[in-house]
Amino acid sequence: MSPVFVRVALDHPLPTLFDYRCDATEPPQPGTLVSVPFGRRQVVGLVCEVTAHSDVPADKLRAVDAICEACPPLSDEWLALAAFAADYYQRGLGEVALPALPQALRDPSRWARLLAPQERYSLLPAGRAALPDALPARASALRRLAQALIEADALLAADARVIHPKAVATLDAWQAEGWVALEVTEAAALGAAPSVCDGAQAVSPTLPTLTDEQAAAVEAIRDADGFAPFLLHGVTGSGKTEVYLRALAAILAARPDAQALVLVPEINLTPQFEAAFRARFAALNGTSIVTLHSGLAEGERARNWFAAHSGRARIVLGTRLAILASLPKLAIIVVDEEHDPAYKQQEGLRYSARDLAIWRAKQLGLPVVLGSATPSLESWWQADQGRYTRLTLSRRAVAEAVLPTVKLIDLEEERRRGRASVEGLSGPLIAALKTRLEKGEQSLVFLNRRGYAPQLACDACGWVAGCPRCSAYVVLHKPERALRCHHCGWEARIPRSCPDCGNVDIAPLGRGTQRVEETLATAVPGARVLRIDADSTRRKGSAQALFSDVHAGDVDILVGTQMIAKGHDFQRVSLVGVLNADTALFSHDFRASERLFAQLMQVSGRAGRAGLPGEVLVQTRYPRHALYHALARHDYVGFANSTLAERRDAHLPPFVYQALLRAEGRTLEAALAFLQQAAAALAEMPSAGRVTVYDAVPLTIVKVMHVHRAQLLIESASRGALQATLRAWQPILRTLKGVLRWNLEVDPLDI
DNA sequence: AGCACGCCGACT
DNA sequence: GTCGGCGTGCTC
Repeated sequence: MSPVFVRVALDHPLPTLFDYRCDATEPPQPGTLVSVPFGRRQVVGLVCEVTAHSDVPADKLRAVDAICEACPPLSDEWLALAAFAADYYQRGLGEVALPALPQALRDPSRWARLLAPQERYSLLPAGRAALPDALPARASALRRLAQALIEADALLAADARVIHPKAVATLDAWQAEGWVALEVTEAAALGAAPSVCDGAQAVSPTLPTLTDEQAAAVEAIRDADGFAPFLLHGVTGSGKTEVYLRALAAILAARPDAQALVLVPEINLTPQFEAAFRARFAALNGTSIVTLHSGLAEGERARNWFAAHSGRARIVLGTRLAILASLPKLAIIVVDEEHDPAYKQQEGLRYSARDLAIWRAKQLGLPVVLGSATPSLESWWQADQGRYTRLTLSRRAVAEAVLPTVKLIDLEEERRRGRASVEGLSGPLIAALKTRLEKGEQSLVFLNRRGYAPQLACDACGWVAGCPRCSAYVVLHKPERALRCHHCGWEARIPRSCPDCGNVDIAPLGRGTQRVEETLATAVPGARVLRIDADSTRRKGSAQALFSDVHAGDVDILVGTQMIAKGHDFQRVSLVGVLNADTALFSHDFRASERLFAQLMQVSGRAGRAGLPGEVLVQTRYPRHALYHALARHDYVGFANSTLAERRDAHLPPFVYQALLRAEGRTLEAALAFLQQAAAALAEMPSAGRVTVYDAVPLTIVKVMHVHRAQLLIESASRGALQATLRAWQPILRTLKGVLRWNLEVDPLDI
């Protein structure tokens, strides 16, 4: 019998495959996971090819140690997706493929357990009554175990062991007490039924009546043949979700094994979205829905991944990482809020889940729906070109809901007329907030800056509190009585006096959400003010609790960052105030205004959802700015067209393709020197004529955690030329010396 | 990326 | 005399 070799991708920066001998009687298929020795370590690799010979010298070849039985081979389509992503984003195949798999698959010692039946302890009523109090107060591990059990109602033995190594003995004792019941369920890799819809009790499927536009959109998606990209442009409240639900229902009903992938930017912020899917599909036919996002516990994520990989899950609802899930029967992809920057991964493999969704749909010949009230200019341009089919929902679906009135409050004018403002809140805004309070309606105040004040400064000498590790000011956080660096997390107590000159009059400069919260409490007497931002929701699940206070009506004014703009339909909100939006108008980042417009449109959409007349008040120094005018007219199309025209004139995306080479070094000089060498090498390359290389420049925040950062922008009117150049450039970059880290980013969002 | 080897400064 | 700093080189 001739020897068999496998070519294996490893999670490793070298873009090559590694050859191994395979002595197993039955050689693995491509797409199989194997455990192989690599240097001094044992690692998991993905078999990409099975061949009869290898170019690697026989004395270097080592043998595959084990083949993963728990995971049936990944399909050729999935391998092609990973290969495309690796190629496009200039990474090794293994660096793309392996991190996309559940953690347990990447550790051979855990493979066996994936196939073993799982022991599941569920809490019985007697246990619920007795448990927390029956334990000694100081038995903290036992208490944690009980807590986990009470919260989740049930606990897998494997998960319990993570809490405490001897947890299973304890659970067995509790079983003897009659507090918990033990059941044996299917293995994670086999069948542990993906949590079928919680909404099993969901009542009659009274479906809302579709508007003409919705019906037309559903029909177009349902009847699509082959690769069919749709741009579903619908104002907030126009019922995009209903279009997704109907289109999915039609496609899933047509083929009993078909799977759907639905991407959302941030699953924790869109519980209503998830609930809508669960309720609808439970009511229809008990379709199994699983979620995939980074907030899931590792075990649950693995179970859900297997449910997708095996085809048991009919609908996968997830964040950007779900675009790399294995979905053998994929039939439609939906990308909700497709413009959201969260679809772009900002570390490691810097992929765009939206762009990969398009590729995946094209590869498989499927419909893909990109939905947004404010599509990305990239997608809008594709639709202009006729490459995507535009579907428009121009009216709010709930008949009595009308678009809110947008008014601009001219801060210069207010000042000139000597009208009173309190800590940055103008008179008209405060008056409007008071009116809503009197009427028992709710208000949102949107401000994209967390903390109390972005700077702490000395009046006497001009000192400003800065981070010792970063080239950035530190933000004053009043509740925590701390200065905090938003770039590296560094924290310090608030100094009593200026460390430079000793002056005690050091004062916060500018405003963040905490300061606005404080101001509102006095400026609008009697109002119950709640702040929601990354700080107030740091604890897991606390965002949910805070939002439900708003829904319950226990809050009059909600202050927050863009978090409050997403996902939640607040029925009693009739006023939205926008503070401090101007900074984005004149940013060096050419995408800042696009993002601002999207955010303001989104937050404006929170006003007046349930028949209350909505009003949006934007405080600005530039009331004549075109962006605000477009906002006031709810005119996305006008904004998009004029911004696209500017982009075309300025040779910016989507009219050119860009990539960034970033370097990090101990000194800025080292980083810049590396980039200059890199640029010189690029100029020597044959393709140099088709790409433009800009000067190496320091990043806006040059230093983070004592590391200095600089970047080099490369662009081309041809995506192919840019790709080819990057591919040829990388081996040269690897030969450049210098103790520093670098990475390439294709299609960067922030420049 | 890991994880070795390797060759120079401050410690028992 | 060693412990350990991180420079550089390799991994089928």
